Amino acid sequence: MPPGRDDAVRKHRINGAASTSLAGGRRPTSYDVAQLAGVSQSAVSRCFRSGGSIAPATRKRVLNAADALGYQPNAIASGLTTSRSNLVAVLISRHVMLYYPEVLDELSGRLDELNVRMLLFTLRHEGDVKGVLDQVWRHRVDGAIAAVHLDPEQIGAFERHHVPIVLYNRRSADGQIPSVCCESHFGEKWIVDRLHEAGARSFGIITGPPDSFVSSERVDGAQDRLRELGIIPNIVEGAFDPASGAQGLRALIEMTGGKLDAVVCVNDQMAIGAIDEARGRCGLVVPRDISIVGFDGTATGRLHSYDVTTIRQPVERMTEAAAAMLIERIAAPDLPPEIRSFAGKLIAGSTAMLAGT
Amino acid sequence: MPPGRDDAVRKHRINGAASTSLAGGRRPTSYDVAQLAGVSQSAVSRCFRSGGSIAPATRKRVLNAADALGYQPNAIASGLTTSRSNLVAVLISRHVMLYYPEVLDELSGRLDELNVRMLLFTLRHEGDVKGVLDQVWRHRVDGAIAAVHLDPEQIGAFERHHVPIVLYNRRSADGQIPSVCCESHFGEKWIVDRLHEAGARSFGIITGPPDSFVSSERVDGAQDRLRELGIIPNIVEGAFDPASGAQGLRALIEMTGGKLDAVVCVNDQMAIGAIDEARGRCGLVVPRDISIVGFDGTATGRLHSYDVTTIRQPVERMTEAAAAMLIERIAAPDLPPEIRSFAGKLIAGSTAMLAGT
DNA sequence: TTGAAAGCGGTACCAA
DNA sequence: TTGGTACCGCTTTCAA
Repeated sequence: MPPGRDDAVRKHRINGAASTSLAGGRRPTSYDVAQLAGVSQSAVSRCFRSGGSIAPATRKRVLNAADALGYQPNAIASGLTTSRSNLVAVLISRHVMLYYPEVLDELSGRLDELNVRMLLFTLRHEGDVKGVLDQVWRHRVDGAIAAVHLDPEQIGAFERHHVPIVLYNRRSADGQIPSVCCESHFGEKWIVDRLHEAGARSFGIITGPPDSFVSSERVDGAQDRLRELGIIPNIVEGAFDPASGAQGLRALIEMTGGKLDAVVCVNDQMAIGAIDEARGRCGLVVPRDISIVGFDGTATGRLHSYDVTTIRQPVERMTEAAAAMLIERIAAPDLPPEIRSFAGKLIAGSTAMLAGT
Repeated sequence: MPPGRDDAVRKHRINGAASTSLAGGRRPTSYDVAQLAGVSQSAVSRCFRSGGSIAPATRKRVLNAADALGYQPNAIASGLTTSRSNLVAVLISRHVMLYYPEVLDELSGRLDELNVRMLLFTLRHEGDVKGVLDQVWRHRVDGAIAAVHLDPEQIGAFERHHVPIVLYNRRSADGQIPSVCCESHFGEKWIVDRLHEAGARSFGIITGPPDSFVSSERVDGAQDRLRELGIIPNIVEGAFDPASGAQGLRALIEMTGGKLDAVVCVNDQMAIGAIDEARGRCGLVVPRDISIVGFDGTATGRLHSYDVTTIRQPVERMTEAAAAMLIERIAAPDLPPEIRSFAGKLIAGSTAMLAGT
C-alpha cells in the first residue's frame, strides 16, 4: 500500500484545530474545508473551478464550510499544477508612467476585466529591461505586455520561455511579434501637411531619447513628409519631459536665428515645455508667432492653459486590443503574429496654425 | 521502501530530452539541471538561495548547467514551500494613478530596491476594494500597501489573512495600522494662516469626493484654522480632477456673489482647473483678484503656466518609508504599529498672495 | 458524482 | 558539503 500524503499528519493537524479557527493561525486549505464539509479534498477542489462535476448539495456544503473557515484557494499552489499563474507582466518606462498615466490606468482596467492580475515593472530607462526579465521568468507570468524597447535577443527570450508577448506602441524589427500601435508615421505626415499648408516653412523637431521607438517613428514620419516638401528641419533631442521641450525650443530658435514657424514635438509633455518657453522667456505669442504641436493627447496637454494641438492616441482601444491579443495568445500560443495599428485623431487645439481650421 | 517522487518518471522524461533543449518544450526544472550537472536536486536548490552550503566547485558546475539549460527557479514552486510569494499588493485609486503618478512611480522603485514584485490593483473608486481583496488573498501576497479607503472590516481581513499592510496617506480609525502620511492638517492650517495674514477674508474650499480620507483631513485642517480665525468658508465638493476644480470655482463665485479672496483646493489638479476657470471664463487675474492654492506638489502643478501655490508631499521619503515599513513587518509581523507622518513643504508658486513672500 | 493518489517544482530537515 | 525524502496546497486522472 502506498503511503500517500501521510494522512496521519494531516488529520492530526486538523484535529488539533479548533472548530472555527485553525491551529497555529494557519490559513485554511482545501483539506480543512473538506474535513469540515465531510467530503474529500478533491471535491473541494472541483467546487472552486469551472467544469468540475459536483452535486449541487455537495457543492453547497463545501461552500458553507469554505465560508466558515474563510477559505480562499491558494493561487500559488494551483499555479504549480496548472502552469498558469494568472499573472501578466506589464513593462513600461518611467516616462510613460509619469507623462502618460492613462496608458497604465486603462491597461489595468482591461486586464482586470479579463481576470488576470498585473505584475508591474517600471523601468527607469527603456534600456533597463535586462535585470527585469529574470523576475518575469521566475514568476512564470502567463504573458507580458511591453511598452519598452526589447532587442531581438530579449524578444527571443520570451519565445524560449514560452511567454506570449504583445508589444505596445512599437514593433519588432522583423514584424513577427504581436503588436498594438498608434499609427504615428502618417499622423505626423498629416500634421506637417496642415502646418505647411497654413504657411509654415521653417520647421523644427524635438525628438525623444535615441532609444525610443516611439520617438524615432514619429520623427521619421515628420521628416519624410518634410523631405517631400523640400524642407530640411532642424532637429534637437529631448527627453520626453517638459524641461527638455523648453530647452529644445531654445536650441531651435538659436539654430534658426529666430526664424522658426513650426515645432513638431514627439510628445505632448515636450510641447508643453516648448509652449511655456515660447510664451515666457521668448516672449512669443503661440500660435501667431510660432506653431507648436505635440503627440499623444494626454490629459495634461488638454488643460486650458495649453490646449496643445496634437494627435490623440485612442488609448482605450489600444489597451483593450493589447489585453485581448495577449489573452488570446495565452490560450492559443500559435496564433499568427498580428499588428494592429490604430490611427490617431487630430485635436486642433490652439497652439498651431493649421490649414482648414 | 517509500516510493518517493517516482524517479522513474523523471528519469524517463529527462533521458528523453535532447542535451540542449528539453522534450516537449518544457521549461527546465532543478531536476534537469541536477541531471546535467551530475548532482542532486537539493544541491541545485541550495545553489539558488542565499545561505545554502555548497562547495564552490559544485556551485560552478550547477550554474553552468543551469545556464546551458536556461534554468530559472520557479517562484511559484518555491512560494509554495516557503509561504513567500515575493509579491506585494499595491492598491491605489484611479485618481492617484492619473493625477499623481509620482506616487506609483516612486513606490515601484522602492519595492524594486527591496527585491519584491508589485501586484498592482487600481480601483475606479476608492470604495471598489471589495472584489479586489479576494485576489489579494488568493495570490498570497507577502504584504500590501494601500492608498485607498479600507473599512475596519477590510482592515480586519488583512489581519485574519496574516497579510501585513501599510496605509499610504491615511490612517485607520483606531490608529493601530502602520501608516505613512503627509501631515496635511497642519499644512492646511499653515497655508490658511499665510493667506489670512496677506489679507484674505472670504474663503472657499474645494473638497475631494466624500469617501476620500485625504480630502477630509485636508478640509478639516483648513476649516479648523478658519474657525479659529472666525471665518466660515464656503465649501463645494469636487472630484480631484481639473474639471471639478473649475466647476467648484464657478460655484464658489456664485455662492459668494464674486466676493471671494482665496480658494483652498485639496489637490493640485483641482487648483489647476480652478485657475483656468478664474483666468478664462471669470476673467480674473490670479493671484491679484483671487488666490488659489492646491496640495501635493505634482509635476503638473509645477508647470510654468500654473506654478500652483501648494504644499509638496515628500513622495520619495514617503514611499521609501512605506516600502521599508512593509518589508520590516513581513519579516517581523509583530512589530508594533507605527505612524510616520511627514511634513509637506510649502511651494510659494504664483497663484496666491501669501504673507511674507 | 465521488475519493484516492500521483504529481507540479521547489525547500528544508536529516543523516551520511 | 552532500543526497534522500517528506512535504507545501492544489489539479487531475482514474476507479469505484
